[in-house]
Amino acid sequence: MIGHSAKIPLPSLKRLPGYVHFLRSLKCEGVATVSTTAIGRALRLDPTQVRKDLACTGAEGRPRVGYRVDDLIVVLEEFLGWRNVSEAFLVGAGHLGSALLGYEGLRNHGLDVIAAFDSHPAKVGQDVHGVKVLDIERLPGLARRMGVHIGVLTVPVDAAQEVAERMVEGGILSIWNFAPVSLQLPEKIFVQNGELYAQLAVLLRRTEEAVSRKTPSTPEVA
Amino acid sequence: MIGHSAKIPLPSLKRLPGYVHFLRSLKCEGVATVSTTAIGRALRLDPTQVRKDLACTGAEGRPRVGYRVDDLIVVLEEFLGWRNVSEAFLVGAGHLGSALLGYEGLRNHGLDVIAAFDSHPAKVGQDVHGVKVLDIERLPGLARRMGVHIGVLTVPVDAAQEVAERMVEGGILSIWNFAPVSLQLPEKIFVQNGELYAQLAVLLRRTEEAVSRKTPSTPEVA
DNA sequence: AGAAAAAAGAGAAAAAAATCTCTATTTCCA
DNA sequence: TGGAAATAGAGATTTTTTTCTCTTTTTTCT
Repeated sequence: MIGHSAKIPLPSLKRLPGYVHFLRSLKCEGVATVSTTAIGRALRLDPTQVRKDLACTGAEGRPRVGYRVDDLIVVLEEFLGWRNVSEAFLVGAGHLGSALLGYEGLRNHGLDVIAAFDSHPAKVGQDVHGVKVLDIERLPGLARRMGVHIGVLTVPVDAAQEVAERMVEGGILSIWNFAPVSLQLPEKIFVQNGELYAQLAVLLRRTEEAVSRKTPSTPEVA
Repeated sequence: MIGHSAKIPLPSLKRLPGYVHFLRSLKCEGVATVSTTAIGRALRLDPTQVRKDLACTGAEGRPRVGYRVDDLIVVLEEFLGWRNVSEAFLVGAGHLGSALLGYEGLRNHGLDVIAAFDSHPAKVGQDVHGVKVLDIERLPGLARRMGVHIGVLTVPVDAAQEVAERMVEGGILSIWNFAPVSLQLPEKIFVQNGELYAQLAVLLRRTEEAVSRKTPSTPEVA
């Protein structure tokens, strides 16, 4: 169950994990309270924006003091659904897939990958970072029987659409898709794309801008 | 050099890679022209929005016909800087780092990781997917000497800040940061966060919404 | 050839998000 | 005890992004 079922703007929701990370580090340092001014400085965000984001989660602060770090962490983790993790299946035990399986982080962030699947016979039966790799054929049945609603998709592009359909067949409701394709699935299925390439695009552009600032070579010939 | 140095909205820029992926698949099927209506249908976007995005890149279409697939791919790849890849260094040859190194995709998306670095003696000297792993100490010098401006950061949280500073020391201008911390660096350095957890947050929330739609159990007791 | 359909492109409108302004509260300090 | 400073929180404004509307162009069909 996810807390405070109210409507939150998508950009706000995306910023929340960053707040939790920062707050956890504060807690480690023994800091008791924090202001949105301080959070904003650390995360390079406008304090008002931070305040608005926090307000969406139901958190409350006190003037002149700020928010209690401990309480705020709890409220945010509750809101994000990190306090009772959701079970997920992962398909594609390749490089990226294994990396995600080995990523302890996920479990602290609300996601528990309880089984992996692959079509490659050599991989089936293996144990990747403590998670059993099963034959992809078994996915629909197991997903339905175990009530798993989340699928992580780390297969090559060519296989992505087909695997996604198997997931849907098994009652999966949301897919975290790391393949660079737009999956064609029923309207009701939520697909979160990995956006690796979107991020890379932004990175390259910004870099290019920075480089050409340093080297103003092209003098804009008219 | 990146094409059409004009200003493009960030959301538009992020959508461009998706267009290229779709266009490439069309090209494989031998499709010669495509309309924004068709692109929108495939990627679940408003056709007008697709048109606006494409306009930013300088692409031109023809009424009643659409855009020439071949030309559009070239224009977009040019705009994204995918035609002459940028060199990058990666630090942290752990699970995620190796996964990225093994990811052929990056080179087709404008990024060429030419060397990896790690502080762990056991990893230094190894060869991960064809990329040599060097001692982190050598990064600043090599970056400066080779004119590398992009750094990919896949180290554990605790090391992230320190490694990022070494990168900056070596003249790195942009960092792709996969550690869940907000790096404190000079203003001019661009940091693109991996946003894994931001995506996960959205995924979990949407899933929760979908599940509670199916099971309207909590009748909102007043 | 002329009418109809499909789509680009430009501009306007609407929606969403970020930022700014102001007020009220709380704490610290003199 | 009173004033000053810092900050939450609410509301207004601005900016950005998305969506809608209309016009023009091109192609196809009769």
